Amino acid sequence: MQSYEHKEIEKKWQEAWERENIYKTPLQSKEKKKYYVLAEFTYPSGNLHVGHWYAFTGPDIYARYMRMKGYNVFYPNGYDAFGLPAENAAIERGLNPRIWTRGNIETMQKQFNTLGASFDSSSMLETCDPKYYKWTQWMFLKFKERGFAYQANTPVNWCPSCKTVLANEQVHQGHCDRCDNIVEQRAMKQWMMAITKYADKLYDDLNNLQWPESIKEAQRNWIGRTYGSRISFSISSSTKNENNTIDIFTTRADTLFGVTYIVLAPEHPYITKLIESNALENIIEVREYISATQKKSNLDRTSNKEKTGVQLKGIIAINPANGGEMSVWIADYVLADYGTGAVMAVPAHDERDFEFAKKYNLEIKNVISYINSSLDKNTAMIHDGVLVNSGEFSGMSSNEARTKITKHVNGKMTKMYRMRDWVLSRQRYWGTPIPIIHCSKCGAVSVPEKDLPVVLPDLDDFMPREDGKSPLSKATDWVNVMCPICGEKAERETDTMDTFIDSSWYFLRFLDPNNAETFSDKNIMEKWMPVDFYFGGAEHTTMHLLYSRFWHKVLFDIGLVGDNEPYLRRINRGLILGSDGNKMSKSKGNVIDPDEVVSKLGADTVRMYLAFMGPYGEVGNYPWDPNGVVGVHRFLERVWRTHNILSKENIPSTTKLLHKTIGHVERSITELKYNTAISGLMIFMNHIEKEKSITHDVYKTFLQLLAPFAPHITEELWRMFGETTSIHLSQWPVVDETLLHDDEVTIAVQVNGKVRGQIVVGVRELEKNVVDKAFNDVKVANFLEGKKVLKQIYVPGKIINFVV
RNA sequence: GCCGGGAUGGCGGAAUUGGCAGACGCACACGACUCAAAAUCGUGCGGAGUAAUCCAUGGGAGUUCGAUUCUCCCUCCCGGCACCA
Repeated sequence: MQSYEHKEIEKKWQEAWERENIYKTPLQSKEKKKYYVLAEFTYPSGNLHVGHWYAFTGPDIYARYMRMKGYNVFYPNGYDAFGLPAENAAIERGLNPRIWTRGNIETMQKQFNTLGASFDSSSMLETCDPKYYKWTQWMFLKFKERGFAYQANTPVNWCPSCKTVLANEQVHQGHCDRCDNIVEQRAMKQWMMAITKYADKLYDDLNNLQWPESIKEAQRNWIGRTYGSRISFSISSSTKNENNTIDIFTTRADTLFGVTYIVLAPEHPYITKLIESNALENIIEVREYISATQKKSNLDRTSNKEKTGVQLKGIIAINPANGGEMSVWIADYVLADYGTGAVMAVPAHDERDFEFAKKYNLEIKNVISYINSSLDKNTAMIHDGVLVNSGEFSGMSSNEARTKITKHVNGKMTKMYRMRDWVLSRQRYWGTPIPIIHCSKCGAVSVPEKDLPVVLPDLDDFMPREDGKSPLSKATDWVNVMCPICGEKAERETDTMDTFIDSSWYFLRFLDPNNAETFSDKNIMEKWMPVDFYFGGAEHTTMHLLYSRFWHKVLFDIGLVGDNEPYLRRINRGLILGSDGNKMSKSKGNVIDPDEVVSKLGADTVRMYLAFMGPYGEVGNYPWDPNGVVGVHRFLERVWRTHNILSKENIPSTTKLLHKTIGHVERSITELKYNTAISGLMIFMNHIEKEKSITHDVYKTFLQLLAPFAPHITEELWRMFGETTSIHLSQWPVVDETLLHDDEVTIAVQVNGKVRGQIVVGVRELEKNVVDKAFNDVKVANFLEGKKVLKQIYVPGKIINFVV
């Protein structure tokens, strides 16, 4: 018979599957239980690389397995087509981003076809398609109606290289997530999403999700919920008759008696008021400090931990606990946008306050004593203990005192979040236009629903600008419109949306990508949501994964979707590294081109190899081993050759191993241990080669087990046996439990916990007989000679241990 | 600093969750086939030792008849957060 011609076989079946439409999901069908497998959709960056193969074969194996298990599986694919990198790449090449993106999608679509993935191709969508972003805009307006989308003048992250603002999530250690440049702070009026309103829901509902603990924990860290107290300090001026209060947030209300000064962030709004009312004696000094702070980037501000500050001379604060008078300062170690932008300083029990107090010679008052002497002397100061010098609260534990003291000074127990609202405006061309018209009379007016979508105009010059204005502002024909309310001259909003908004709801549109009446059919969503299994990359943990949960929760509260969480199970895959163990990069010259390997060894081989490298669900990073791929290819060739040794006669040991293998492969797939599933298949194959015989039925069952991993070769062989429907639509084999039963079992014999021999015994053999047999084993006998057995432990089917 | 996850042969990784550590694959060595090479097949392959045997799952203690698995301490690596009050 002919040899394994992967090229021919793969092309043939890819075309046939498409023609026969075998992966089209009957979304309306009620016969089978639904299962929605989602892989993060693709950014059309140019070419499919190994990472794409890895990202899509993992979920594909799962989808194929679930389909064979009898589920109605939906596994869609599309393109996250708007965005900065595409725009940057287009600029570099002097192309319009639309053309650049179009070309990439076409190339990548062709490459996707070679992967042998079981996508439902009718679900295809692109976020840059007006048919899609019409609904992105529609949702934005719904969010705005309810106050979740709002405009605010706030300090924002500005990337001087990408020339746009960024959300906090898109800044890492002070650097732009896209281009790695240092991010500046600018005060700009921007559209924001009130994600902090959902902080508690986002935090608490994590408990209901089947997600790896590491992902949940990363989101909790990002949300950063802290419990504490909000306490008011009254402020008075020594010269003016000026009285006011400043609210602070603290987790350590128990240390209130130890507060010796108050610090405000330089941006605190009260300072402007003080300057205006001329209440300060050192206005010039204060102004200088504020402008010096403004010049610093956040990175400067946080990386230089040397404390600086200026006293607000002319005002004092009163400690509400004991009436003591204290100085008030501004210092840039206090952040304007966390808590209330003001802190009470307890230098005796806070390292930062301590440092500041030392530098400016401020009082340090100890109010906590530590019973736990095991604490390090240097860090003990910040721990809980027992109150001293705290009036009636002296002697109380920190924990108890926190609530009691807060109550005593009319404070409030409250919580704070590290997460900030999501800045969604982008001063870039290639994104969904924000559907707003600015009217000098009516303000920011929503574009009426009938006028949606606001189509992104074609521009010749879409270069980003230094001045913080969007390139769209140059499209004057497009910008100048009538106000939908008053009919006067007005201007369109020229910023576009963060692409993370586009991707916050795409999985809903997959279900109904061509609907012109609504963003997705309600009945279909009801049946298919939430997503059962979401596969993606770790980089989205505190970005897309958080944003889309927020988005979905709002849709749920508005009544547009029926679930408050979009994804039940989630997994972050690892990274495929170059052969040298480094991240693949052109500069290192260690990039593996999947197309090359596929043409040489075939898609089935590449898929199998990727699955075989290690467990899929853990963020393991696996180096690509060119020899390893060849090893997997060898295996497939052996599978192919096996059709030459078909026989009529069944070997009992083969049947038994087959059923063991069914169970093993099944368990491994559900646990995403594709590597052990494949090793099980290899073990079975090794057995067949040794026996040099296999029956049709056993071979076919084996092919079914292999089918999710190597869909083409298995289909070819399956049909060779006269099957007329696809192996991928066949029923997953059922384990015959009665065959798994062993009559005899090999158990280890231990002496003092060390293995000294092996014996074969009947499964239900009496302990007495097993002991006899063990004693008669020559090697064991050697170790028992002249010794007295004190105790014996017999675990049936596993082990017998003699303690001597 | 806080939180989460890790560490097993030359390499990727197995180990039914407390019961024979190193499955499966790669690499390597030897052998068969070949004029030769490749491919293929066979054998071996954690370390030491001729062997019996001993030592080995990052290091140290502990629990246990028995620990890669559980507990405590330490080292290192990866990831998240971080002047967040």
